Amino acid sequence: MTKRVTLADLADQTGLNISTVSRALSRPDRVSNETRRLVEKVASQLGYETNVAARNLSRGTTDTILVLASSFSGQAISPIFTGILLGVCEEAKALGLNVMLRQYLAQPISASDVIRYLQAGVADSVLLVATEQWLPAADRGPDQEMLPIVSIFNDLTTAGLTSVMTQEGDGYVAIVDHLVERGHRHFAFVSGPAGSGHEHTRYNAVKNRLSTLGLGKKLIRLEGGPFDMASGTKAAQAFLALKKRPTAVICCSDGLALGFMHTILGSGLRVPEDVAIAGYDGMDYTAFTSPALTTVIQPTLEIGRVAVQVLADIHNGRITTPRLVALAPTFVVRQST
Amino acid sequence: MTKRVTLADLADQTGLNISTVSRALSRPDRVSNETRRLVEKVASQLGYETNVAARNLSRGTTDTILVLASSFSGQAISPIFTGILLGVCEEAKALGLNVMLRQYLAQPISASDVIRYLQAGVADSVLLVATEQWLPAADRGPDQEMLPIVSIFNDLTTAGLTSVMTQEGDGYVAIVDHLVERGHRHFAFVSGPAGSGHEHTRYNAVKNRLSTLGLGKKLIRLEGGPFDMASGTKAAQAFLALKKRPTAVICCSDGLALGFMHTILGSGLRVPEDVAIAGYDGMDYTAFTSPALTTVIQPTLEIGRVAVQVLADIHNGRITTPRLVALAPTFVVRQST
DNA sequence: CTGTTAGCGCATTCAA
DNA sequence: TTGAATGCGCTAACAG
Repeated sequence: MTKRVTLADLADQTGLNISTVSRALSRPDRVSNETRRLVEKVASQLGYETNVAARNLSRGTTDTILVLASSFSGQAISPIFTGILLGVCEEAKALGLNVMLRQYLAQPISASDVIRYLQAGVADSVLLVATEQWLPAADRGPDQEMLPIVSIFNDLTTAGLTSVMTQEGDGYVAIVDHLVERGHRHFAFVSGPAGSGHEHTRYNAVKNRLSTLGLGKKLIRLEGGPFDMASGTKAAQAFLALKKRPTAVICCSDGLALGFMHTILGSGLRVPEDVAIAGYDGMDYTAFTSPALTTVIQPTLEIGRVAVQVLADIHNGRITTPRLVALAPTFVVRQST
Repeated sequence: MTKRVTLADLADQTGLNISTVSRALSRPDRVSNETRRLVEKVASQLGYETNVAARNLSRGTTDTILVLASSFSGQAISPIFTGILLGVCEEAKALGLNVMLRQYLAQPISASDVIRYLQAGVADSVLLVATEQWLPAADRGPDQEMLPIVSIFNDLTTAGLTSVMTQEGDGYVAIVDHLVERGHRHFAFVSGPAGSGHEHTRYNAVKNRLSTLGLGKKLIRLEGGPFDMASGTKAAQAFLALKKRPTAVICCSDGLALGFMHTILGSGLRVPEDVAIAGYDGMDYTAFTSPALTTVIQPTLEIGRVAVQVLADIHNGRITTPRLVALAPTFVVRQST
């Protein structure tokens, strides 16, 4: 890497002052056309690249977003994570921002951790992905200054964080309506991890919709556990042991649905003839299982993009108060129902 | 975020000099126990966090790894990417390094791009994930200084880059042997994207193994395309149109295998009775499809970890010449064969 | 529109 | 072991 080319070198070469060169590069409009062109020419000639550490130190900002992924290893979020991350990266690139990634496995993330990062100048803003637990900073008084932090996938508005996620209720309402229309009257809900906010929201959506339709008592709940496939098989075994089995099974995730269906099919039952199964998330594979899974597609890419936009809005003061941004999911009917 | 606490503040509070405070924090052993303890106490009291921009500028390093993901959106690498990224993050955390992420969709990455990042001080080293094309810097003479760049998943040693990947041949040899042992004598290989290095390597591994077993002429090739499921269905249609169909199908990825199997099952053929199908990659879902897919599991997490270790080794001069690090995959037999 | 002057916060010489 | 001084490379006031 030969040696480092600095503004001073460009100043020497062009005969201009360092500050002029700096301006020509960062604020081309505040400089004469002539010097701008000269500087640009010499800069590319010498292969000048502005040193980010120096820029950051001088400006006091970093132009980077820190992504804190909670259960990024757990099967829970992992498959969805890719889409979100892609959206985040794309939007960040569009806005000229960097993306820094850090994982927090199974540990709760506390506000003070995040504030520490912010303070250290690691990043200007933080994206919390799939963070169930958020411990607000105890020592922060009511100084209403809003932190540049956005939660993805979990509604943390009550903790003062703007959140971006899918309108989950809508998806489950669509599933219920579809199954009822297909003639189903007995339902099972395969639950996600106990205590999960998603779990809670989703189960309630199903429950409430069924109640509205006068079928509130026709729903049982099967314990799944984590959002993964193995938990789905466990729930399926419980299902098979039932004396009177529901005809329609609504799962808290595609992973659960796949594991569930695998076991059901293995037992000799037919899907959807004997049991209709619906998933949730919209994983790629759902369209290619046999039978293909009915599911609800989450707009992961869009969620990632929007989260970054929201962060930018907070950063430049266009958003000053916590809010919930909920995007619409897409319901797709396939062979499993 | 109240205001920024700096070394100067600690110096004031402790009555020590800034440089002493700095030393106490970064080189505790070069300072008396007394001052060390004093500084630590006051630092935590005031909530001091060292400013990374300043440290980076002063030291001339960044302690961060830049991850450049190539086709990270394409279905190709995406599912595997999660595992790798997790491994990278874990190891990076263990070594006290940051991870910065950037995507390069469908664009070839050139050495000069990477060198630019390095020069700008965005990162100290670079991890290329799934980079098929690598254009060496034309202007770099034979200055044998090795760049802190590692390629993951693609063997770029010929271009002078140390590479970390799976020993792909082994996996396909295992598949072939298994199928032959099961009595199969006619094979099809569902290919990945044309021109892909993986595609080439994998097909050859199959071809060569069959030749060794005297079955070299019993292999046909079905064009798949990208590593995704849709391409698998396309290949399956071609397969179904064949007059004389092979009894065993070896796919270039799990996605292809899933799409292929979906279509095959939909046509009324049975798996594995009529057609045996094997995938490659070890995606989670393969264990829960019906029938479950025989496949080869890539040690993605391990690959990520090792790549970071290798980067560290290059960085501190323990590795000075390009090499290929190939990890062993795991073959798993399931219902589809 | 351009040059001068000061820092940004820290690490690291060199003396003491 | 500690203190004083210098510089990392760039940006941003402030004059001119």
